[in-house]
Amino acid sequence: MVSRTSEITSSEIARQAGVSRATVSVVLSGTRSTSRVSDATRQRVLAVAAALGYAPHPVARALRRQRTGVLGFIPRAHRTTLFDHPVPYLLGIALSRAAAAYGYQIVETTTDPAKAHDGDELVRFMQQRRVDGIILDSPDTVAEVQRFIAHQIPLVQIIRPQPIETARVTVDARPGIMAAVAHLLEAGHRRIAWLGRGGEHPIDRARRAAFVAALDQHGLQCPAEWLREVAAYGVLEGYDSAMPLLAQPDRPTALIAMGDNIALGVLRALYTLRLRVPDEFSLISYDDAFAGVLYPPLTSVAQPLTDVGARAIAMLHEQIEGEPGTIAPRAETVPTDLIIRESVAAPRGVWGG
Amino acid sequence: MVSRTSEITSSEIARQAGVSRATVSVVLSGTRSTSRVSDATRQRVLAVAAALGYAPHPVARALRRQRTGVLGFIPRAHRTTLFDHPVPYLLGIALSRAAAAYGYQIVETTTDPAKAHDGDELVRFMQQRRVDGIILDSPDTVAEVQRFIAHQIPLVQIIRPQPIETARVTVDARPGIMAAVAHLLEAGHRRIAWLGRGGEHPIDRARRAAFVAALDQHGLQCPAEWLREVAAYGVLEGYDSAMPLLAQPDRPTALIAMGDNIALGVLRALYTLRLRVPDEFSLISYDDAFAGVLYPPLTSVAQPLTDVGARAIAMLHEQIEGEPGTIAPRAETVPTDLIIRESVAAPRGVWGG
DNA sequence: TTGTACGCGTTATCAT
DNA sequence: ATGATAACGCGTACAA
Repeated sequence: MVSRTSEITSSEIARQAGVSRATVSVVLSGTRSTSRVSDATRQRVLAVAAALGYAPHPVARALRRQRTGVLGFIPRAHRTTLFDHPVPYLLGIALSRAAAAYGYQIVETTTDPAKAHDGDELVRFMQQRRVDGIILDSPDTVAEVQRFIAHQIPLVQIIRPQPIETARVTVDARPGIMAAVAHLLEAGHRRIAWLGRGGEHPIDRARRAAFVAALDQHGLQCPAEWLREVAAYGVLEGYDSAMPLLAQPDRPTALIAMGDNIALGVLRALYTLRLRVPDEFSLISYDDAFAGVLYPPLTSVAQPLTDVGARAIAMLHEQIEGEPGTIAPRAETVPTDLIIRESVAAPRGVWGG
Repeated sequence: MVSRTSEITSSEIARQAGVSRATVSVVLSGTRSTSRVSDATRQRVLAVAAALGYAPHPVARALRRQRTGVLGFIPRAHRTTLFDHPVPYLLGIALSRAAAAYGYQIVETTTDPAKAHDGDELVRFMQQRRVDGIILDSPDTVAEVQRFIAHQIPLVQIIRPQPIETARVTVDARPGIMAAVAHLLEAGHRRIAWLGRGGEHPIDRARRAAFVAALDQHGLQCPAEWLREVAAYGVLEGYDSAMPLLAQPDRPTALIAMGDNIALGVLRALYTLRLRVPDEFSLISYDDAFAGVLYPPLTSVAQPLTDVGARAIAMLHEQIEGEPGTIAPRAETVPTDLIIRESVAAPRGVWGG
């Protein structure tokens, strides 16, 4: 295939400006800006470059610099449908935006996650693309993280990190969940259930603990069968776990679900049982990914994913730019917040419902 | 930053196999496979490369070949929230998958679409990244398409092309909409409304025409005020247009909405009016992007976006590989299909509701 | 059948 | 303050 665009190279700029390619490079790359090139030639080069619309060839630059400007993102779950995994989806957007601000691009793994978490498939994917750094969303195992560390690739874990010494950005569920419980209590609820993920992960445990602590703070307790744990975040999991809880007459009057997808499942259970929200039952979700677009719009604990993305990119940038070994892995935490919408009302029988 | 991975280059392979780099390149690039290298050396090179896990440096290869292996995707609307624009989102997934099969990568524009559709911003974005080809989703104007043509970049328009001579992949709404109407008629409906986008675009007009034709085929007509047109595909648009239609006593018993987001708006209007689906009103959507996850799960006309993506990539690949001028722009069309779920039932009063 | 030499466009080093 | 030169890793025309 012939050259399709009139390619403007640094040689061309050099020729027209009457200087060498080296000078053009120094002027336009901005390295050691002062005291290198005289102001006159600098202006001349700049003018010619602007006139011709010159932009350095990113491929040549990458080859020479041994740096591609590409960052790898490994989402916890692969994007398939719109509702299964809203958080990785929103993270992808946040990361792309933040990366663009630094001139980085994001490449996302496309391999099947179930398969990929075995072996070195992910490592190979990233190595072959010569990514400058990696954002690892909620890795399943320590071994997976260690593979990347072994290969010395700058790395940051986000959301649900493994307990291993790397840069990380996590979310503090506590303030949001505290506010959610307070909000329900204010509305008059005393019978509040919790539905989230089981397992041993500290992040999951912290979410549950925050709920229990919030109740405790107000002198309340939650019966064990109202602390419901599912194996994974998902619509079906929410439905299946909520159904038996809500079908009995002695049910709670409100529930906090640890994910929009779980909440959607609960919502379906409520519809099936003909329990209207919020008139007959109050519901709060976690994530605030698509809570606002459901019916009714769900009050939700928002995770500031834009922040997570921005901080992750900033940390990665530090590692990439800095001398290796210089940068101590930092751990940052961003807070959650309660977004109040229309899924909470006074429980039946309290204000005379 | 020091070299992070033990880089294995073709020189290294050559050294260990006792041949020149050229031979390694010929063997591994697979060009002119036979009659160039003896079987013995070929095997030797292959063995060494496999043993060392060699993979050619994609950046160096791109620089040499003047081809990056990157394809640009310009979605009709930028991804922001999960529900606004499900189709571009799903297209992105389909394209990435299809591209991976050819060894291409997809880079998606991140610029604000409102801004970008002016000027040469999109062209510059693509030129700077040296993309090998472009997938243009439903361009707003002919001028936008012509800019790319002027720059001789291989191009394929998808979904809602401008009437200009380029490769294209479109969707035929007719079979799906025909089936949808037939499905409603079978259930006993005779009072069926349509809600879709107005404007002059042939694709939008074809959708409406398909609906009218389907009714006509069964000797039915739709009053003008039941053919409702909105300015854009969106949740709010659907709600605002459906509300006055459904609030009156003399309303239709069923409606076909030309987008899941529009249908979601209609669904909200129905909830507001306390009209239950499908008991009191039947609803069919178009897109089948998130219809299945709503409550109730919506019967929907599915667009085979995976197909669209695969064909678009195949066409682009042809253009990129072939001699320029050799490839006549092809136009392909993929059919729609009706996915039956739980949002259609017999109208009230027909079977004694 | 195989090796040599050059160039893709850029940047870093070393002279001047 | 500036320019010549080399090198990043690969593919290919040409020579052997």
